[in-house]
Amino acid sequence: MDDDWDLHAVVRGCSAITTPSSSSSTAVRNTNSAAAPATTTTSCGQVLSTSQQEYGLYSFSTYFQYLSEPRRASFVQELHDVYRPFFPKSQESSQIVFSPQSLPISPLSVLGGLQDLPSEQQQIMKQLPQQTQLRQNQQPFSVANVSKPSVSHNPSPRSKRRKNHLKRVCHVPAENLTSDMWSWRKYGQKPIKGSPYPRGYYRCSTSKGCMARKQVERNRSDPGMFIVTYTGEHNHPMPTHRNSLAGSTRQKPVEALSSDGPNKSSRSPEMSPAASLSPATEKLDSSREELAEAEDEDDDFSVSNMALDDDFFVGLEDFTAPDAGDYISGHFPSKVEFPWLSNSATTIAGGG
DNA sequence: CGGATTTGACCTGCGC
DNA sequence: GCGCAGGTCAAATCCG
Repeated sequence: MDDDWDLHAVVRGCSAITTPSSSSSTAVRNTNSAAAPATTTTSCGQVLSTSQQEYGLYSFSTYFQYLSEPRRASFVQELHDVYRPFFPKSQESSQIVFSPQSLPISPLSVLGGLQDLPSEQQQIMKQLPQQTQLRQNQQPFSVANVSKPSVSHNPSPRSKRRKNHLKRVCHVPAENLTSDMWSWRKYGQKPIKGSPYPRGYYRCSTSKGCMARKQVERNRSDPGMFIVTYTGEHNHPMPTHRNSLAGSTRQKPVEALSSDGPNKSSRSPEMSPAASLSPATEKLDSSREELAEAEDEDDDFSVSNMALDDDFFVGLEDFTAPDAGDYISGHFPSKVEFPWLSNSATTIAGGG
């Protein structure tokens, strides 16, 4: 795994998707046309997708340096858009919130670096702390303030199958299927009507009670792309090491996916359970993401209403250690560890 | 031996 | 109500 995470790679990921999208690219969900010009709408999701997979840890100064680049301001909006499903309901309509309480770095501290930006970019960036101040009482990422909705999980998941389940669909190039910090266990495969490729069904194997599921299917119009559909949500932190629980996970090359469906004469799984994007990745990959269902519908499975048990929050605290205390108290460490990135960093650090 | 994968059967939602 | 298609289960099997 490439461990030379840097801004170049971020830009690299960005530039890669500024080119005309391939035929396989799905309609970009652009709900922020006003804040995000169409020319940059697709950029940030891909940027984060790439960086998240390759680089576990951001230097926050680097991160904001990136944000300070021309045309990057829309990133903030996009980031918010991506994470909106994970905000408490009351904040879904809000803009991205960078509050001193919610981020381990003051937005003000980066504005000094905006002097070289075009005035409009400075203006955009300077709006951040203003929005921040308006929402200082809203701490979307503050563990302490995240409300824990009443548990409404149906004990029998089959009872409401295919009904009002929030699905998150992302299109993933084959090469991106190889990094997933979650461990998945395949529990089924079905041929799909109209598609020459079967669909694999995976569930999270990290935690027994985890409701996270994903479906992986090759894009019929572009075999180089995979359609990964995530359903449910992890109720546990990301495993410390990839497939930590699945010590004997069989990882097969993605190319093993037969175009004529499952190979029944020999054991050749069409794809590795680990060979897919993590939901965390997918959350960031807004450029390829579509919400299969309107988030504001009466959805008993909406993420924002997900029951988050104590383990979940414990896990979050683990992710931010050892700076978690500073994180919460409003002090600003030199680095920020995104929960969805930290595991990758761990993997890198551990030589995983 | 424990965990992952395969795969046919079964169940359920949805459209007609 | 019926049939189809999708989603899940679970036994068998494989693999490290």
